[in-house]
Amino acid sequence: MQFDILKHDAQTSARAGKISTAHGTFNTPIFMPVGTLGSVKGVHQSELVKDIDAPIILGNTYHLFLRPGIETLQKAGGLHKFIGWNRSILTDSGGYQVFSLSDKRKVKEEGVVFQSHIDGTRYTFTPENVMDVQRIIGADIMMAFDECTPYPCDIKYARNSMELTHRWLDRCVKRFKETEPLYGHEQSLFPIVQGSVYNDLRKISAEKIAAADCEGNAIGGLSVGEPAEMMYEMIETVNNILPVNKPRYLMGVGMPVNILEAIARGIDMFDCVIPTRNGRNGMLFTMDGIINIKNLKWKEDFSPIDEHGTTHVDLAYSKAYLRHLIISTEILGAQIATIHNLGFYLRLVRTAREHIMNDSFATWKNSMVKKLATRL
RNA sequence: GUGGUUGUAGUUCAGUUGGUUAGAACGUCUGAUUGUGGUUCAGAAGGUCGUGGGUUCGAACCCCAUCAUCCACC
Repeated sequence: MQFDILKHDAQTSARAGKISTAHGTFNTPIFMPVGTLGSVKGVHQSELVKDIDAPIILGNTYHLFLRPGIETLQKAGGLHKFIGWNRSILTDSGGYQVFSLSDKRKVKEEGVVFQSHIDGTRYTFTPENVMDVQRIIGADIMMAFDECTPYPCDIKYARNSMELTHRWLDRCVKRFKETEPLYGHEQSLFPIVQGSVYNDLRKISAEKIAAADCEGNAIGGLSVGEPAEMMYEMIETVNNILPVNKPRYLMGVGMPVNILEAIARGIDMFDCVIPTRNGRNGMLFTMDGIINIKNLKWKEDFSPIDEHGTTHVDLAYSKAYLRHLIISTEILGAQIATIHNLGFYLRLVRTAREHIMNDSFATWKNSMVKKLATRL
């Protein structure tokens, strides 16, 4: 993997860059649509390319491990071939799922014992086997196995958890170096900063993660319920320590406003379920603000979904029709809303990048922050 | 026409021997949702208890009439 910074913003810590993987080159900052099970829910791969122009999507180790399973993925020749996607893929390690889905999980030094949410079968994830699974998936970017602490979380728990994540990182790196890609293309490993909302812990963690000297770095354990200001403070603390010349990935973020604020603080990569999951439930994002398409006020609004939108659904269908589809839980409603929202998110980061390149990012961001949070 | 059944929220239904402000589910309306279980959670609005009388301190509940409904029989 290659990362080049083309431009540093003069007034903020924002940067415009370029990442190259074995499956293509793309600009940063970037938003990566979430495709947990090898599918961005409701969106064809062709639409991701033509309409949304997403150069990289996420897969999830936990979910893919349970279904279809590593044997099938290996026989398929990896996830790219399995799903017909020749652009980049990043896989989350499953640390977050173990924290969010499994109430009966047991975190031990060796790894995590958890039960499948599908059939209750007991499995153990270790740093080693999570690396092995991501080798089999064949993601361009693999994530280290971490423990994502909840919020609130007392400092003692946060410290112990962070230290465990650090020990797991050493094991991840070791396994990563001992193993080879299976399908002839290069793979990278990103470690993850933890430390909850404690500046002291975040500093320690960022130093540990920087010292691992991987090709890119991630910040985890945020956007789990803490106030946004606290999240921004943690990003600043961490980004003061993480190397400038490597991509920084803020995991699980967020609302459009969060993304702009994080870009201003030096983040290059994002993923989040909001444009997809909230889209399926009627939340639409526009440059003028947020629409809850289920609201009665749109019932007879026959104007286009987004007259400034760039995807084919934006002008093709009316708000009233989309409202009808979402309220009736028609599959097409979820598809249209998702395509619109992902189109918006990718356009948002592309526009942010243009402003970084043109030295107009700070003023543009400040004007957008108010607009984007408006409820229409 | 005769005998019976059932009428309670937009819909389907609870509602104790008559006892404070008549409940639920779904639907509707409003929020929430941040490294995805095609969700989930929270809140709100909405009823002259078919109608009119009567009994009673007090009626969705008991009595009479009437209207509607469905069933059976002529």
